[in-house]
Amino acid sequence: MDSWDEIKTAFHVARAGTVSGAAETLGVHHATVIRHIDALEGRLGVKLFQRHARGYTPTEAGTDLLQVAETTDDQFSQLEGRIKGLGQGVSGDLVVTSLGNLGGLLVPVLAAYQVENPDVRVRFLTGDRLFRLEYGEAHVAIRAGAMPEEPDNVVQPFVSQRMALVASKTYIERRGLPQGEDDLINHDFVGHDNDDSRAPFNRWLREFVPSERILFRATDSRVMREAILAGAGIGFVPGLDAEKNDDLVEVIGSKDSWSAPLWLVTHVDLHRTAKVQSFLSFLKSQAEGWRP
Amino acid sequence: MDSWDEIKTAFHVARAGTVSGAAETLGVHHATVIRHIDALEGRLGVKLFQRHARGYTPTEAGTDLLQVAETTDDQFSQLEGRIKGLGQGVSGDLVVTSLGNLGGLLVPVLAAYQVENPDVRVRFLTGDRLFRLEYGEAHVAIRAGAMPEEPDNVVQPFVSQRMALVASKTYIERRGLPQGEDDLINHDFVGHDNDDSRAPFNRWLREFVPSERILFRATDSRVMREAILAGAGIGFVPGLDAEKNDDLVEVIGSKDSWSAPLWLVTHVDLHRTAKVQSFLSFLKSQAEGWRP
DNA sequence: CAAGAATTGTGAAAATTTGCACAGGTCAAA
DNA sequence: TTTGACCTGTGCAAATTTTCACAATTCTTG
Repeated sequence: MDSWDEIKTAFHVARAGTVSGAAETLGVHHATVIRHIDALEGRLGVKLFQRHARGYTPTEAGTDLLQVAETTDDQFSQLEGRIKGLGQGVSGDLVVTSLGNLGGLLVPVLAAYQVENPDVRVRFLTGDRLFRLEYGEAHVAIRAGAMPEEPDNVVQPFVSQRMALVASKTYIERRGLPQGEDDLINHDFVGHDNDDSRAPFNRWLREFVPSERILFRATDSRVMREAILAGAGIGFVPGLDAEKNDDLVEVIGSKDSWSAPLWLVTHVDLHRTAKVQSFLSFLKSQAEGWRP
Repeated sequence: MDSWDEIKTAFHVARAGTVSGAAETLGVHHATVIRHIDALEGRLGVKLFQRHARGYTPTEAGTDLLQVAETTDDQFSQLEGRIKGLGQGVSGDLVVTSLGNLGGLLVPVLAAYQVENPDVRVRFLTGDRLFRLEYGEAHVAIRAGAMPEEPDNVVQPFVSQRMALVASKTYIERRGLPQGEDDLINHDFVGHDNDDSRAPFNRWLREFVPSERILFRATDSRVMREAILAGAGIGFVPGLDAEKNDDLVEVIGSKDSWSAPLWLVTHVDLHRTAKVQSFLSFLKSQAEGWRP
């Protein structure tokens, strides 16, 4: 059964009863239809139709083929409907991925989006490893830091996440509140273990604070946040975390240079789909209320 | 869903995971596969696969297509098996047609054939009108008289049916047995109503017997046979009928020139099929015992 | 009975599809 | 790091397919 198109042709011939009729509904020349049938019969070694001047009447094999092809035609048109609907409507899975520390920011938005679009199932994938868009692991990724420049990905700027330099109340009770920027070098810090981190606030930290004063180091931002809450030292948390958590006190005012830009990244193949577009626009509209 | 071949290509890509792999199993160049996918996606307006350097990963639409095409592929290969089996094996309907008067000759053969091939259902169509092979109404026709010369039909000689000139015993009691050929003109005859009949025994009858002496005329041979049995006159019946029926007496010996040749006719499209061939050879083997 | 409409069938030209060669990329292992 | 294997993607030539034009036949209809 090499050529499905020939089966399709035979199907239309069996339904129409004539080569000419099938050719018309198929939108091809009748000679094409004849040759398709001849080729199919030749390959099968069985006559599918009985030829006469009034048209083609299917043999037993022909009627058998007719029935099979009929259901196939049905299934294909249903498939087409589903696929086209899939492209336009918003349903199925929506897979969003980001680094774990952005969860607090995104989860409320994702939940709200799911409520507005009950047909979608939201899957929010966070983890140490970067989920890769090019393998179809996610529809949308929210990335932080330098603008991603992978090919095949369409990148657009999102919000800038304000970073706050905070300490817990227990730390402040123990060590006191720093008196201005210059006093910072006398304090203990919680920071990223990787000295190469290119996040702007990490660079600032490396510049203003001696490496020896970063006494608690971690690679996971949530771990760092827990360490700060536990009073291990002063460190950076996202602005929203600082505002929500009464136990965290901003030791000095936020600087614009700390803020890490966030990026919305989608794979070029999926970027134009209605589902992705709908989510992106929802995300942006929600984000407008974030800048205080 | 214009092109079923493109769906087939997409199906193999989804299963193989790579364009190259699909191209190899399909036996085409990988460029062809790429273009098929591009065309299909373009027509659907939806991405079926996510392209990356390691291959093609199906999207939601792609996996949907994969499932549908998988069942289609199954059904087509099953169909292929059925059709090829149909061509080789002997099953299904075997439709045989002839004029009604040959029924007595053929029915025992057909019954024996059915017993030998339990998978076939024998349909013996007789009637006034000629069932036509070119419309697929029958697989095999047994024709009498002049060699049929319709195009697209393959004709082969069968047996020659001996014709007997008979009268019933009641007729002989009433009118006596004719004394040789010359005495025939003094008797009554049962004959065909159509003076143009080209059957050899009818021509002989027209030649030796004045038209006025054919007192009972009919168009159906079975009617004529009944008339002869009822004593209406002398007439022709098939040789086997004369032998089997004790009430019929041959008034003069059979002449070879009376015998009507029988022809086996099949449509050229069906002639080579195993079913038709099997029936034809069976028919011929049975017929060898017919010539006494 | 004859004319007309509809059908199948076939050789040659046109158009489309396919194959080829090569470029460019990614990944894994040496 | 470099090499090799394997993948996708694209311009161009070759091959196949489709179309066109016409012939031949059959059935219908006036």
